[in-house]
Amino acid sequence: MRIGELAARAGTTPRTLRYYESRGLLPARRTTNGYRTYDESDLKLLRQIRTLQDFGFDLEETRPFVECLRAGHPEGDACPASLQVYRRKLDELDALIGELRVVRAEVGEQLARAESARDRLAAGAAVPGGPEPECELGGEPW
Amino acid sequence: MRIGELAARAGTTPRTLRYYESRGLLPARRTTNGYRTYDESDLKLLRQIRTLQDFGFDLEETRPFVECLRAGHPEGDACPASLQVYRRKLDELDALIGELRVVRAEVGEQLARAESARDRLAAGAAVPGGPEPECELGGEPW
DNA sequence: CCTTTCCCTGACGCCGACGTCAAGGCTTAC
DNA sequence: GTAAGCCTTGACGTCGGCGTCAGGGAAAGG
Repeated sequence: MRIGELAARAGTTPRTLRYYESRGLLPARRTTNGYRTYDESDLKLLRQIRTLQDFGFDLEETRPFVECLRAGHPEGDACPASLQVYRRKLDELDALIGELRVVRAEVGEQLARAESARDRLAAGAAVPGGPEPECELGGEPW
Repeated sequence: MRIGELAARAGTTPRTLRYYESRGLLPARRTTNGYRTYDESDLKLLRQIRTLQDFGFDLEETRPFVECLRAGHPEGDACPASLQVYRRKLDELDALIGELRVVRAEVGEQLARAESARDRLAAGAAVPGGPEPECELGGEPW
């Protein structure tokens, strides 16, 4: 099959396949007129790449899986190098999720603090000295 | 103070401050010779920006906080627009963390599946027909 | 024959937040 | 005087994964 069909069957675009080829990830045979031509095994490789990409793996990280498939294994993760990538990714994910949870907690605290400060200010308003700094305050009651 | 000093006091670089200025976030006065000059209030604005950046806010999201401070509020999050940014960020963080947890679980499953497949293959090896597809298999015992 | 639709290569665009280099001016210290 | 160390603007580089356009061949259908 040609590039357009393969791309369609994998839910991607010809441009993407050419890009993968330029990275040495998905080389293509050529017909006499120079058109790229692919077979079912290429579709399998491509789907492996796409699945990992959807998981957030970057292209280089998919390489071991692709090479593993090309080496004849029925699964891209049958090789130790692929398992290593899995493990590294798990560590990265755990670290990232941990950081994001910390950030989430901190932002949540800031919001709570700012809201209670606003409420205290609103409660005691129209009492003290002069007018406050004028924001877009006084709009909708959030 | 001049740009180098302000940058140092905020733990960043002159280039960064010029960038913020180009984005209209941190305008600077000028001395007669054309040098940018800043005061303590600029340091406060800058620290507000940096804090939010550390939380993963992008520059545009820090703008309401900066404008709030410039409007005279003692805190950058004293204005409704800032609170809205907090809330949006919390939603984004929750969504992102949720997605990452799903991915983490799926990758974890893939790893477990691949490892058990490998173990089953290792256990029954040297028994069946021909040689297996040859990876870097046979290296260290992962 | 003509049009449409595919294909090719090459090259620039994009996004965000700057880093880095070039070429030059001001100030300060020795 | 001159070297060091600050400052100025302008412009290009970075990273990843493509999108998009330009300019031109090739195949398929009427």
